[in-house]
Amino acid sequence: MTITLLNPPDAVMPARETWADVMRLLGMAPESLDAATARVPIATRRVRAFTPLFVEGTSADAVYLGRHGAFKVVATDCDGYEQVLDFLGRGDLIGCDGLGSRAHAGSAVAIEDSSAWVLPLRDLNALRRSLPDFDDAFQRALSHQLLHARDMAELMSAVAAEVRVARFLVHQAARMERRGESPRRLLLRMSRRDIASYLGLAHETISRSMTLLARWGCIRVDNREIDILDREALGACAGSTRKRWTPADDRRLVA
Amino acid sequence: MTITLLNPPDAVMPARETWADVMRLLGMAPESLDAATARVPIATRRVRAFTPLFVEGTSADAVYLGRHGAFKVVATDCDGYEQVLDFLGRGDLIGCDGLGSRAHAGSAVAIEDSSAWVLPLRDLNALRRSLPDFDDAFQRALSHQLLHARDMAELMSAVAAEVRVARFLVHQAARMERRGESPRRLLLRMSRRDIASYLGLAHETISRSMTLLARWGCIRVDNREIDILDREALGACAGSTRKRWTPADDRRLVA
DNA sequence: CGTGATCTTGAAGGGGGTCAACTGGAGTGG
DNA sequence: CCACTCCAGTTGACCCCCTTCAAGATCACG
Repeated sequence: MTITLLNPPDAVMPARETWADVMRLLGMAPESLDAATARVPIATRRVRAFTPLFVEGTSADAVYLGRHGAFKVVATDCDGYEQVLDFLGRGDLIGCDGLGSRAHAGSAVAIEDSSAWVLPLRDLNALRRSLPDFDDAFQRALSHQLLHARDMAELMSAVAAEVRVARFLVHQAARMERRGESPRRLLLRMSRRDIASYLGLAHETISRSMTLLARWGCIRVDNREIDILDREALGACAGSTRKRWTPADDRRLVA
Repeated sequence: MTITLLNPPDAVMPARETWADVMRLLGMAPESLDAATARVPIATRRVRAFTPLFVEGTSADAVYLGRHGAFKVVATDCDGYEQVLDFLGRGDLIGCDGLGSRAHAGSAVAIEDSSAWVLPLRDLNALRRSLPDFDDAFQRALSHQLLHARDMAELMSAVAAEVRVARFLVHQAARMERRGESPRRLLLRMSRRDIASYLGLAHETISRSMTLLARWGCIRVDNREIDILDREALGACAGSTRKRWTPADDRRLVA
């Protein structure tokens, strides 16, 4: 049984892009790959909103690279509770946890109409062994994932709810900037519920924290559109690990 | 400046062990390596209790493999708060986050007199390229680290303090078992403070949760010696993500 | 045996979970 | 176009659990 059977409407598209595009997105110098392999076409999976790219427990014979849209990685607990582990987008590797065990430890679900490139493990390993530069780039991407896990730990280390939300927004903004888009205007693709699960808070608390940050003048909230008005202040709030940060503290620091 | 300068008493010892030992610990079949490389000696770093194996921000030109003792990985926040990211021991890879950026994102500190094998990146990459089996094993180890990050997220997803502590103990027991030791009797190497930082709780709460788990008959606590008396009950408590678990619930399930 | 660190236990206060009600927008069908 | 439903988001009220502060108990080390 192939994954396609699980997702009838999501076709594996004939490829227009090649491995060269993948490598560029992974931060590899384009001149270091030979023209032959660069032109090898690569498959694209289109995934409709709220349908899975892959599901927890299935065998992992490929990793994916976000092409457009957005995904969330979720792990379903033994008692059915769904925990959001990560939000991923264009240029992000998806499904790396299955590299070793050959089974996905979480599900990747599109949170809007999306697509991802399919990197079959067989091809991936072959390329890694024939192109040392690609091997390096992929290794770098993997360790970047490890760093991201560290970021998440940092996120959870903050006890105050607004601090977690502030850090989440800062991370999202940084991700936007890395992608070349404006870091001032965020368009969140995920629901408050997903953010809540990701941050380990109640979804009502996400709302409250956002209005609080808005009242402090850090951001402007309009549903899923977030304007970052005062990046300094937002960063200051995100920085305080333990004690609660308030605008009053900020004024005291300035004075 | 070498790392040795930072740690005068910790010498880089002449090697008695070889890469063969490392590979065995990484789960690689011993027959798949040729006799020549297997005998290449490997350096060992001895680290006294409470001294760092490496510190945050320094350049990472090697990863380490726990040989004996125990380490904690900590990240120091911008406001000086120290967050424990992980506890590592024999057979665990330490410092993988530096693989890509070539700089350590956290410090590794020995929490008792310990030692680790030094795997220079140069040698590591050379071996990976000449021995595909080693490459696979290392890749597996890396993705195992990613899985561990997922575990940590699972840890934090539980809101109730006893649940977090229960999960922590279950994880520790599983790790003991994987290492071939008894999973019933834990000898925690880290302080309550470190556990608290790791779990995102106050250290007093760790104490309280442990006595609570002991009162429920799940464990017996004697300072850092933990006996797991009722693995079922401990697992049941660790399983409940949201709602609070009490022995009463258990009895209802049994009845 | 003394001293400091670690661990435990108690009391008080607050922050966030939970429950509930309201608003607003999207989709549907009349 | 409107009535209706459903779901996402917001806000309010209440209460419990965890943090914080404080003190006592125990352990490690000299």
